[in-house]
Amino acid sequence: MLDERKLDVLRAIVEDYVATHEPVGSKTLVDRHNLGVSPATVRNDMAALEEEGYITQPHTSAGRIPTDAGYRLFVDKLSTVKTLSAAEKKAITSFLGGAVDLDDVVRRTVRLLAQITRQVAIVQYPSLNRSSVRHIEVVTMSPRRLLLVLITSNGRVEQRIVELPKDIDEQLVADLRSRLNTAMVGQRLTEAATSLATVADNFAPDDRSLVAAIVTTLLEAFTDEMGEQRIAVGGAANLTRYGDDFERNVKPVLEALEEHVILLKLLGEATHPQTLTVRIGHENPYEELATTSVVATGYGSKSESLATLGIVGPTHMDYPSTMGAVRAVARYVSQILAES
Amino acid sequence: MLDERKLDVLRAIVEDYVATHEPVGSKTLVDRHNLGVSPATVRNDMAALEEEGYITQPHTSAGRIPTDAGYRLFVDKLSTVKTLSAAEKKAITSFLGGAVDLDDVVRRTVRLLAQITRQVAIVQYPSLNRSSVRHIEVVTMSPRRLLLVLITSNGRVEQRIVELPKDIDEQLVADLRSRLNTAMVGQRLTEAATSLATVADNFAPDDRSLVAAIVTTLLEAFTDEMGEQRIAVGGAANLTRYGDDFERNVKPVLEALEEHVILLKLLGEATHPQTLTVRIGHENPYEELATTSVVATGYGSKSESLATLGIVGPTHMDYPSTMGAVRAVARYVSQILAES
DNA sequence: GACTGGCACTCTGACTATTTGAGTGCCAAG
DNA sequence: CTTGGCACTCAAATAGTCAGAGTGCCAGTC
Repeated sequence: MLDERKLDVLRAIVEDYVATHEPVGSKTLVDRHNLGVSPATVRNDMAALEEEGYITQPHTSAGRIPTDAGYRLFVDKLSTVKTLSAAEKKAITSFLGGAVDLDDVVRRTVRLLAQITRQVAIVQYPSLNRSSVRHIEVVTMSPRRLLLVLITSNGRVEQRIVELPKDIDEQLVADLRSRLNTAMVGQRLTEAATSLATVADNFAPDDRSLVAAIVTTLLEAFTDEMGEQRIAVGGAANLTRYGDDFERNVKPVLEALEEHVILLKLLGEATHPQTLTVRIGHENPYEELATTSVVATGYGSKSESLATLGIVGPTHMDYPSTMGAVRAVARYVSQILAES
Repeated sequence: MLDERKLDVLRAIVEDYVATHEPVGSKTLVDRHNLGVSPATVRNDMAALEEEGYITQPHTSAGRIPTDAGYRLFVDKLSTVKTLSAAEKKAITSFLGGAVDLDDVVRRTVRLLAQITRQVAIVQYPSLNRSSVRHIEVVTMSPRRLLLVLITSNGRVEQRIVELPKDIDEQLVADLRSRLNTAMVGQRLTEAATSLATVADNFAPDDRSLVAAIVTTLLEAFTDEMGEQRIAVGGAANLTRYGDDFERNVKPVLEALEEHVILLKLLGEATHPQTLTVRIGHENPYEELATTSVVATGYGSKSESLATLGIVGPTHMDYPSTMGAVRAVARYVSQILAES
């Protein structure tokens, strides 16, 4: 049905269209790629490819452009992910290596990704479900006010102020601090909630009301910390290269970038760092983003991924290079994170 | 030179142009605003206004559009800042009131500002130069590794890990913790640096090397915290309403939004919350943003401002409404911040 | 002296051919 | 199966025309 040469033709069409952004005709195709056959032959193949739904004509008697299905086939079968040059790799490590903390890593990653793919970059902050309690601090601000600070293993800090129903003495605060820490440090956030309950039970009945208030707030901090899915976005200026149909191509993307919930859905589930998810045009869950593709992958550590990063760009992007860049960046970020 | 009526004409031109985005001619002007004179008269006035440089013609025999100078005069003399409706005010307070912490306040503010002005909103995080140390925590992670946590009065947290040259015992850690806190809590960040030095001097010579390492890192955290000028941006999707000259109007703004240093310069020095800074077109420091205006103001507390917030939009924006919105949001944010 | 109606003039933008050329599909021959 | 040839199609570019909004200026009026 689709012999080798037809696939070659499809590959050539995709590559050409990606490069020029103009419908590609049989003649130009033979000129640019040396296919070793005549335009007429290519035309026949094109007709077949169109029949199968891989390419389409914007209007009768113009060249062909790939359909989403065409890109899909190209990505799955016809292309190999491009590896970066040594210089690029070096640039990545040195750039990411300069980061001072988690936030900085994420910020740099977004920037980097946007720069090398020349697309809009999205990086989800590492999820904390897998992270554990590093330290809990209780600070007395006044007899009726405490500051709780929760520090997690991957360097995030959550803080809360508790208003107490009655005065608390320093003795109890110290006691609480040490008990909380011995009970919780090292625990996963997900498990920590349950151990929290047992801590409360070991206090004198008089102190229960105070401890309860504190525990409640701390619990809140835990769940907030786990639930929050922060996202960083960058490279919006690259949208200007989308082409001219502003209203249709650029606007929806800009709007999506404001809605982090949407972005999370777009990125999808975090996959293994080696596995790239590519969502082409209508394949992604938003109607308005039908002219947009997403290339994403998980990152975090060798074996399991903590979060997702990726880029958003026009369907007619250069998939091999983009995929290579996304994969490379994900790897290096994982590496940096593993080290710290 | 410019009598009352000429100014009326200028005002009418600005208002009309802002509403329609189309050059406005003498006839349309008298039709829409009841100026009580004939088109011919208006034409004479227009000629005078053009002579003075307040309006200009895109090409011979088209209507007039205001120049930057025209907008300037309009903003300074011809318009009054619009106050928000009661409903809007209420919406603002309730929206901002729902914030749980400083970051959330900022995020909400950006969103809100973008929404009501329908422009790109920029909010600088409150500067910490005026903030003070609330608490310093020292946590032992291993005998050679400490975690330092600096908590400031306005709720920011800075943390650092210190690798020690030799093992440290729990005794010293506790000692250090209490001394650091007694010495520093309540101090301004700016002053804290000096008191830090004196703390170090009071330790036994044996411990000096350890303490020195810690103090150095802490100092770093201080300066980082003070120096860092974070910024939040939102409402980029509103750029789609800029008009059609994409390359010239939208692209430079998108690019500027990525460069926080540029944004800081654009926002300018934080002014008193009551005082609005308006920078029109070429008045702002970037050549590429010559078709762009900035409306900004300080916020933070009644008397002094901690940081700046504002919006960026096309020169032909609705200044009275925008200025009103910016001022109102700044006030309410200040209020919220003062309460917490 | 300031305002107005009238008039000739200008220029853009919209509209309508007209043309050009890249590209197609199909067919008959190699 | 491939290819050259040919008639056909349609978008985009070019050119020409026209209407209308707007201007500047002048002479007359209040």
